[in-house]
Amino acid sequence: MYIETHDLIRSVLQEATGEEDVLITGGGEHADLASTVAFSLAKKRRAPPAAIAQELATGLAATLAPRGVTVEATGPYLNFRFGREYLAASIRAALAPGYGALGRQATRVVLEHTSANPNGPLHVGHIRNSIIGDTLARAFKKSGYSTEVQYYVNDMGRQIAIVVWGMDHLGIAEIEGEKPDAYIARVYVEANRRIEADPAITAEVDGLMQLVEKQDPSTVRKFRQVVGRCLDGFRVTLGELATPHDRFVWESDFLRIGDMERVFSRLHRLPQAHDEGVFFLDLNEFGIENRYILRRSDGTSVYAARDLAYHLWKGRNFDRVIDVLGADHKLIGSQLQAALRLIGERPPEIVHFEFVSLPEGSMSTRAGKFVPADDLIAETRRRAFDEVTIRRPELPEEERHAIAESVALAAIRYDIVRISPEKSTVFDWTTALDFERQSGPYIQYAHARACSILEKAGEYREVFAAESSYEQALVRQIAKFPAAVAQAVEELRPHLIATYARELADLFNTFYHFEPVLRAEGETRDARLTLVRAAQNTLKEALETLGIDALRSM
RNA sequence: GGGCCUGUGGCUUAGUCCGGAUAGAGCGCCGGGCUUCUAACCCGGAUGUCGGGGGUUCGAAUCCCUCCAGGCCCGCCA
Repeated sequence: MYIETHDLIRSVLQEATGEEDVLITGGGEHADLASTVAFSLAKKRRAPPAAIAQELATGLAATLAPRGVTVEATGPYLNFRFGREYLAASIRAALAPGYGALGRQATRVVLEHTSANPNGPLHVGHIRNSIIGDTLARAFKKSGYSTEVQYYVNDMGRQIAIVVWGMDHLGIAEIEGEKPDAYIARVYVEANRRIEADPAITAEVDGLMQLVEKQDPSTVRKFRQVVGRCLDGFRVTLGELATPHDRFVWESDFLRIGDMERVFSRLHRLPQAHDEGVFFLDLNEFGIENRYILRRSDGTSVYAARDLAYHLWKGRNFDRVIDVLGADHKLIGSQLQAALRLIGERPPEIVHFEFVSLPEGSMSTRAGKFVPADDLIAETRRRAFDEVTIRRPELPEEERHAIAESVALAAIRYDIVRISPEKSTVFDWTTALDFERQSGPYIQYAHARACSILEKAGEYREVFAAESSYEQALVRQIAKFPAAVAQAVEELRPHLIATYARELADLFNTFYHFEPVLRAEGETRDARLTLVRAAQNTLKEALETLGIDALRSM
């Protein structure tokens, strides 16, 4: 109801003022929505803003009253307040399964996230990518977009060649029960150490890269095998984080099927192309001074070349191409966009997020300096299990474990998604393991409380009304859920959903504290139960959009 | 050196794109609340030069300029 009412007010204001932008803002404590259009009209009409506001309020009252909206001028501000009809309709809407959905969209979306190099396990920096990307994908799906989520597998880069070299020369054995990606990391770290000690090894690594480029079958097999093993490890981690991919796209495929060569031939025709043994694009006209190198002087292609082919393929099959990339990829991202523009292709929309570092400095797979996501998950689950055991000792162990897994997932995902992507962060065990206010478990808890009430209530008659200020505040927040999802999708900012869900939980908890539901009687009891049901459904939908289990009991 | 991002109470952070009515939370601190629908909760209190300075505007955390501090990038790596 919020979106509809907002649009209604905008259009009547536009009609009444003749202004395109009618300066609608949130009303804060004063109103549900407000407009400061009187200020901008004051200049044009040479009249005091308060008088203009008063005149507009009087004129609009008759139109808005039948829709349950009251309008009032407070000084120069126009305040719109939504009445009983709005509250009732909002409660009713929030009861529907899938509440928050915005209807089918024709646009097909492909969203790439994570795409970490398969040379070691995913760490707490990588999963910021996964969680931002996955939450965005969920928001797109909720908004009605058909959305495919892809992982772009780097299976022929230098890092992989180094791992393959290590496999061939170091004889490092896999430890019993070790995750394959952790094993790969040990090989990678040791191989890098050897290279540092003996630079001659670099030539051997180069040799491997040339063989892959030439599609030498046994070398290709080695690369694929190493990458496949690492990916098996990634799939476990990504599964535990509930950040699934619909498709893993291997970059070497673009070389094998000839797409990359086709890109090269298109690029060669550009005036910005230079082939001086090394092939590169001059992107100065885009404000990029560095040469955008696509082929090395030894004839091997660079990652960027395969990436261009990949994006061309995505552009052919989807209407919107969205990439989630770390801030360290900003330059390469704009180079990619610029190159695609040069050949007349649609560049991807890129969502960048800033770095996650450790208190002792930035993470590095090569140096073996990182907190693996698997460690974070294991430790958070341990802590969650202890919590559950303290609170619900009567539950069977298996059930406590199941709850702990969901709580741990909630804590991790929420802790990461709540921060705006453009903020760099320092990983902190204390806040990651906090299950209280402004956490995922806190929101799950509000949902579980609502479920508990509904379970005990038995049959009741649906009554759509909100009387007290606590009830009304809760309904007003519930009503905004579809707008929150729409805004997150519009601005590609998933943390808006995190903020929304937390505020919803806050308002539900306050309502819960002050307004008895089961002990109320008659119409009041029915109305509160209906409201609890609406809140529960909205919390559930919001949690699921965040990729968090909406537990019925915890 | 150049480019991008960030700077909001002791700590973490929303709000900044799209300027408006006393800057909103959490942690921590102080004080309250469990024979009452799950206390992973709720209520109250203290804590703010919105990095500094200039400017635009009736009005600036928000826009412009400048300076300072931190992060990231500037590879024939990804």
